Amino acid sequence: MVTLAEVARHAGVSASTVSYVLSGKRSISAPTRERVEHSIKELGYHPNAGARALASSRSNIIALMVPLRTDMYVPVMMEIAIAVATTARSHGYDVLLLTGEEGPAAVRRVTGSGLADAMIVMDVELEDERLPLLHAARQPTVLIGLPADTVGLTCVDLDFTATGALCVEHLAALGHREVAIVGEAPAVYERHTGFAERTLEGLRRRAGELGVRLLHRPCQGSYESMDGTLSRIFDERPGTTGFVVQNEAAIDPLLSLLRRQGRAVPEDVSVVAVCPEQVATQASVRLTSVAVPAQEMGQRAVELVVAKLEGNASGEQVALLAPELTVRASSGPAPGTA
Amino acid sequence: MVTLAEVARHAGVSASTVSYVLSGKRSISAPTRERVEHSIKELGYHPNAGARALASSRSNIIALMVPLRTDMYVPVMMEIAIAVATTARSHGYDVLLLTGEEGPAAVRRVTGSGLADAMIVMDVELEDERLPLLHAARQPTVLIGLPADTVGLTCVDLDFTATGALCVEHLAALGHREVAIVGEAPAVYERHTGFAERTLEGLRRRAGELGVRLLHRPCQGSYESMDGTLSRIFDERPGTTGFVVQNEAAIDPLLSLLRRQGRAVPEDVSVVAVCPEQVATQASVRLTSVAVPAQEMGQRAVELVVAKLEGNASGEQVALLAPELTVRASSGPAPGTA
DNA sequence: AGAGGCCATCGAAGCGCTTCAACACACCGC
DNA sequence: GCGGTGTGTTGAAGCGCTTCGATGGCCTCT
Repeated sequence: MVTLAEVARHAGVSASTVSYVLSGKRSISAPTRERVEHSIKELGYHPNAGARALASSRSNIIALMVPLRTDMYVPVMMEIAIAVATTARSHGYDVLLLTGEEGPAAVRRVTGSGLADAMIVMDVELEDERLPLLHAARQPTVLIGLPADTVGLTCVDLDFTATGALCVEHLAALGHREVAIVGEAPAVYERHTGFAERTLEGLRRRAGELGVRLLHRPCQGSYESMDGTLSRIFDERPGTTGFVVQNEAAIDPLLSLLRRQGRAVPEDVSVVAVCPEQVATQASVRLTSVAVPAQEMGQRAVELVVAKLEGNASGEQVALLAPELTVRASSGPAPGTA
Repeated sequence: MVTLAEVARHAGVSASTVSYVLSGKRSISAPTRERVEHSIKELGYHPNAGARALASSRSNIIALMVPLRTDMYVPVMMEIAIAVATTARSHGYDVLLLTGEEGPAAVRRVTGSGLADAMIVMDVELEDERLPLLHAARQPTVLIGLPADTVGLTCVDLDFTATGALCVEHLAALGHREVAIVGEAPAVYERHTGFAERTLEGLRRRAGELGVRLLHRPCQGSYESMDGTLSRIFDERPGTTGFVVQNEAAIDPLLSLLRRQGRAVPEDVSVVAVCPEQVATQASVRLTSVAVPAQEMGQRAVELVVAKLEGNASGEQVALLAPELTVRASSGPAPGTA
């Protein structure tokens, strides 16, 4: 294990000089810097993370709390996590992966031990039990998702209320008057996960304004549950011509079942999905959809957290990404429309 | 920030005593221990991770390298990652998330800086460029996946060769003589990812032994690419009655397209999938499948790595999990079989 | 030419913990 | 009552780095 002291000796300078070359916190003359850098390379020196953390009380690690629930659509989580890790690296930070399992205890452990300099918390519930602890922690925190009360917090999320509204608007403009919402699994609503409830709220409000009748049914996403859900929808509202799907796992089953029932998309029914682009373009029908910008969310979260760490903190703020609806092949004029 | 010294003062003992209470490395009398523990609780003490790492040269962190490729089926990765994080925690370790992006440099950085005590590497290629570095590192390493040469390495993986064989056996036993393999995306083969090639090898060898004709076609997994792949399969081998699907993204498209073409599953064609249980049970037909035990792989990897760290190293070893085929509703006797 | 300023570098003091050697004490058997 | 054995506790020496204040050389200004 090569140490800074050895590098210093090899380069014929003091330890502090090497340190300053490394950190750039003081100016070092070009020849000295080069000599030091050369020694570093030659000896294969890597600063010891522990010593660094101890001396500087900065670990250069960002903790990322991901849920370990399985009722959330996982690819989105993974995409966010990867984006977080990648973006963090580009800012010189590493990412510590914390699962939801430990719950609030994890927050305490990490903030207490100085393991991480900051936290990014995913899958936030409206009344999340981790929030009080995060408030108390001296570490900067960014939430991916929106709790009920955002006072003093920094959050990043897709504007799900606007997303819901956008979906209804699109369908309404095409003449659809009876729209069914294929929602997330019931457990997601029971937990009061913000994005699910907000989407619903957006859908309902705009639907009210536009005179669209809405029917919301949670759905597990399996083929079987989708089958049941679909039957009940058409039983209750035989005139349904529009679908909004929020649960990505339900997309394939829905399309498949509609086809099997002889309902053509988009001639007989239109489908609008809220899902990552990839899902929308790879389904059996290219889906009109509002993209969930997983990558961007992860990236923004890191940028906000890094800004806080570097002191360019813009304090409390909520970054709500504007939804964008892309029209593809799954939506068209309601049957019987001029 | 409460320090160990403050705890010691509060409890009226020396710092080393507190340290020994914490680590249990020396016996401490019950009364003293209780006094110390009480002080710890009362002051809300958390040991500083950096100081600990520096003094003990152990960070209690395990690095996990995940690929950031998008051509791998992501949910499996996520499942493994979560299992790794959870299992690691239960052994007192945290997990550092490294993306493949940095490549070999990440290995050097982590082993060099003592950031992590050990590494778990996912998505290993047959001739992985990280292998030489891992060999050289003094940190214990466990691979999830099997490179070509495993000398001196510890690996965990599903026995994909046996998996392939098992799939053919099942179909052969049902009387199928012409079987098509819907493989992973071409890029996966080009990269020489072990699991894809081994499965294929297992399939081919056993097919040869059993007199089954095999046709292998890589497939992106999108609906469109599956459509093309399927047409070509039936063009070349109209008599195909069995399918083995390795690419999980291709499962839904395949079932959907077969149905659309009027081919009933399992009456006309049988389908065997290699995928997580959840996928197999949630598809439109309950799939006969060989489960990819993502959780177990993550767990085993951590256990092996921890064993190495604690010195119960059993040295070089390859833990190949035996595949298990579960018969469900997607496979049946070949048409025309007695 | 001397005061003042700036730049590059150095020395030393920690950061909070672990761990080793050493010590104090009680207890045993003879 | 003395050496031996063992248990519980302590002091002190670092672990490898950052950072602050100090130092010395050189340049500029008057």
